[in-house]
Parts: sequence; C-alpha cells; structure tokens
Amino acid sequence: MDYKDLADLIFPNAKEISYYEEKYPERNLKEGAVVTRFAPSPTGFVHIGGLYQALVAREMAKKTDGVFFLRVEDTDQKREVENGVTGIVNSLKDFDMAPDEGMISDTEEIGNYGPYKQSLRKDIYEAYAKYLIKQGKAYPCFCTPEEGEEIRKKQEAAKIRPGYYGVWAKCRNLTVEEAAEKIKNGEKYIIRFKSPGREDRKIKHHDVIKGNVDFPENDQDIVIIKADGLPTYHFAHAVDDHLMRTTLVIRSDEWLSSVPLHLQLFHELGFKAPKYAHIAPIMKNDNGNKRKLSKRKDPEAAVSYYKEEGIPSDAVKEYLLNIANSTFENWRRANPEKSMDEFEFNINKMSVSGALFDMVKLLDIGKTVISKMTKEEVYEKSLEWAKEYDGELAEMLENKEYSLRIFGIERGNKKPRKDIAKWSDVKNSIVYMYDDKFLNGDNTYEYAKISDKEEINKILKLYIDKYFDINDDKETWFNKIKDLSEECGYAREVKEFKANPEKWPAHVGDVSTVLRVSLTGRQNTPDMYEIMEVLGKDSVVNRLNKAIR
RNA sequence: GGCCCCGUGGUCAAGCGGUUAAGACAUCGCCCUUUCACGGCGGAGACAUGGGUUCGAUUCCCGUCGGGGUCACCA
Repeated sequence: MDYKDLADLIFPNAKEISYYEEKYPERNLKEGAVVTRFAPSPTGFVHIGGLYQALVAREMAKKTDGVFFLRVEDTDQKREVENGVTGIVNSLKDFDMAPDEGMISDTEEIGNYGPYKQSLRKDIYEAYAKYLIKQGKAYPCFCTPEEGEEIRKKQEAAKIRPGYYGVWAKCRNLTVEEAAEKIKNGEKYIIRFKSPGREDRKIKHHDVIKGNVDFPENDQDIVIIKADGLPTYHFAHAVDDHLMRTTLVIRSDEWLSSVPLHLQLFHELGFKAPKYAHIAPIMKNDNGNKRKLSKRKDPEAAVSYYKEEGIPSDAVKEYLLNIANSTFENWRRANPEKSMDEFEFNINKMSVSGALFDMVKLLDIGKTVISKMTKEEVYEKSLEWAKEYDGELAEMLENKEYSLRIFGIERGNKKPRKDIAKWSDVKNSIVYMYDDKFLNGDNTYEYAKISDKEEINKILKLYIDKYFDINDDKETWFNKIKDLSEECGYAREVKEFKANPEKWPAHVGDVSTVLRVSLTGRQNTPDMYEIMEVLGKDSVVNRLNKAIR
C-alpha cells in the first residue's frame, strides 16, 4: 500500500486535478491586467474595512483592465446568514461597486471561473487534497479536537511554541497502512498538510503594501480539510485563487502572518503564488487605545450605517480613497469637477499602518460632494433616501416643483452652500419652508439683539404695510429694509454702525434678523430674499403677521 | 510570551541624509457679509525616546518605550 492507495481510499471519487486545470485556464487578459477579488463570508454584513478592500481591489482591476470578482467564503457554516450574499451584493451596489464576475445573489453568479461560493466547490478541494495525499504532502489526522487541546496545554506549560508540528504532529508519521487501518475501522479524521518547512529558516516576502517582510518558514501541519469535509481558509485560498487566476490578493493585514503558510501551500501544490497586498485596517480610538472598528460596538463599522444616515456613497468612497492615497486630496482640489474614477490610484502608496476613522472629515467630504450636485440631483437623492428612511421627509418632497425651488436656493453658483453633509440633514434644513409644518409648530421664536416685543411688532407691521413687495428685485428689496431700519431708528449701514456704535441701538443686520426669525424661526438661514421668493407673498405676510403678538 | 508590522501636529498624512518639516480635516483670529454656510487671509500645533554612523540625522543602524497584528477542525 502506498500514498496513492491511501488517497484513493480517502477520496475515491475525486477527479484528477488536470480536469480543473483545463476547465479554468489562464485568463486571456492584456499584459499587466490584474485580477483581484473581494472574498467575504456570507454574513450579509459588510464592514467598512471590507468595503475599503473591495474599493482598492476594484481600482486595481479597473486601472489595468483586469477583473474584479466576488467570491463567497462560506466554509464556516456558523457564519452563514440567510440571504447574506444578497446583502453583500446589494451593499456593493449601493456604492456602485458591483463586481465584474462572481456571486450576484445568494444563488446566482456570473463568470467562467465558478462556482464562486466555496461550499459548492467541495469536489475541487477534494481533488487537490487527494493530489497532495498522493504525493505524501498531506495526510489524515485522527487526533480529536480534545487531543489537540491537550497538546497545546502541554506546550504552553513547557513554554514552547504551540501547534501541530514536528514531534507534536503525532499522525504525520503514521504509516499508510496504519492510517488505512484506522479509516477502515471508522475512526474520524481530518486532512492535514505535511509542512516541509523549518522554523529556523527564513523566507523573504515582498508585499505590495507592506514592503519586504521576513518570516520564519511555516512548519505547522495545518488542517486543510475539516471534519465537516469543507476546506479551511488557507487551503481554499490557495486552490481558489489559483483556479480563479487571481493575480493580486488584496486582504486585511491580519492575514500577513499567514503568508509563509500560504506561499508554502502554493509551492507544494505546484501553483504560481499571487502577489499580496495587505491592507491596514481602519481603526477607532477607544479610550486612548487604537482598535479595529468593531461590528458590535461601532455602528459606523457597518456600511449599511452610511446608507441609513444618508451619507452619499461617493463621499464614503472619496473618504476611503483619501485614506488609501493621501494624494487623492490634492488631486481632488486640482480637479474639483472630475469623476473620482479618473484619479490614478497607486496601491504602492498606501499606508502601512491603520488610520483612525474620522467621521468629521467624512462629513466634510459629504458637504462638498452634495454642494456640487444640481438641485435636481439633491432632490432625487434625498427623495430616494427619504422613501426608505423618513416618511415625513418623503411627504414633504412630494411637491417636486416646490422642493426644487427650495433646493435651488443659493445652489448652482460658484460658491454653493455647504450645509448638507448627509441626506438625513435635509429635513431639518428645509422644514421651515413648509407652511403646514412651520405655522402649526410651537413657535417660540428666539430673537437676537432686537428682542423687545413692542419693537419687533413695530418693525414687522411697518414692513408688511409699507415696505414688503414680493416683486422687488433684490437690490430694492434690501434698500427697503435699510429704509425700514432708518425709519425705526436703526443704522441703515452696518459699517456706519460699527464706526459709531453709540449712535444707534442696532443696525440693519439686526433688523434683518427680526424678519428672518419671524419668517423662519431661526437666526441662521440661507439668503432671505430667495427664501421670501420661494415662500411667496401670502406665506410671507402670513408668517410675519403671526409673529406679531 | 514567540513571531511580524508600525511610531511626523488632535486626526489623515507629504517628506526618506542638509527643507523656514508641505497639504487636508478639526481648532483659533481677522476679512467678506443683512444671519449662517461658502470663500479669502493669518495663528497655534509634530519628527516617541536613548545611543550610535555621519561634517550633518525626521530620514540609516541598534536598544528602550508605545501601538497594532498573529499564534483554531474561524475566516
């Protein structure tokens, strides 16, 4: 009995690997094209760090005319969530980052290198595991998880490196006969890789992001096929990324320390190893300590959060791009109108250490992104958001014509307003433009400098009776407010007032504030002339009258 | 603990042997302005630390300290 017999005993039905090698040939892509992937577990949850990786992967594929695909790593059934894949696909779509190939829902996929769901690739992993066993590069291991635990305890007690390796790898030295005997007796087993490595030897690795990193060789006989018959991450990674012809593996840097193992696996399997780019995770400051953004503790860890909050997906992407390549910021300043797709992304310039997530900066980008939109875009996007998350807002936006007039205030000029960072800000920034909301609200106005009730009444009455005319152009409109100020005993020019503040109790700006507050309930608003125009004569008069008490 | 990675203002970060050590966000002040936002101008604010190497170190080497990752039949 030899290795081949043992292999046949374990995987009697597995195909020869040549079958798969032919089925999944080298991709016919142009020189320099990069094949990347995003390979999450089907939890339905996409972490902002995952989106970051996917963004980088997609950028690389896009700029080289390569391929970006989505593979689902569901070899751990515990992680499986119903409709998880669809959730992930939809999240990518929300960010306009749908993959070129791979899974497109829980059951569907596109592309010629599938299945793209690992649980559907069992036959493939078995073929390659058999291939290794046949060469004596993998073996069945009969140790139970409990035994494994015991071994580790012993190692810990003796203060030596834990793991299944060297003398601790009990089953590695079983003869094929012994192994076959146990199998025939029905003993449970898993398949382990027989590592040819030695811990006292170093390997050199060049990571696309981290640069040169030296490691001790891997000497752990890691399991490649688990008791449930599915492969471990390591084995699936090697087999899949080889067969799917991935050329650049972009993943979180928690995988960096597995590189020696992975390289060894690729080598023993006879595969050409891909390049690796290990991305530093996005961190958060937690009481002075840096830690990864946590799914459990930090709502902003989930990409769904950004959608719910109405932070534009472009803002999130620009923020991420900004973390990835700080030159993006300069490029953006120089090219304010260009699409971010035109930015020349450079993976080599990525930071080696994890950046602290900065919501303030993200929101700042959100303001800029929204400020550049047309009123129609602002309308469409906020309506889209409102339909899902804010019924009241959606209702307010039903009158499209009126909404567009509101969104048109101070928009489209060279210095557009930057007061909306996310769609959830919209309601608050426009509510007072709706008579039914404004007039029925409990409006206890808070005036500023001029706060005397009689004085306010006087100003308002005079304005309504003598000065207000909805047809005035802006200049005469404001001149009238100056006249009003003068008539009521205030300075008609702010400059004059500042030169001689003792001459008047207040100035035209303060009078304007009285009108502004009476009209909108707040001291800070966009251009008041435009607001009056949009509100219309009746509403203005009505509001001012209501403010007289 | 072993192994690996990292350490420039509050944050993201350029710089990689000789720089007045960029820029952005945040912050403060001023200007613009009927308010706010925008915009403009300006301020404060950093090379973790100790040794080397060197004519000269933020840049190179070593130690220390600090931070992070990893050591599963999870990915």
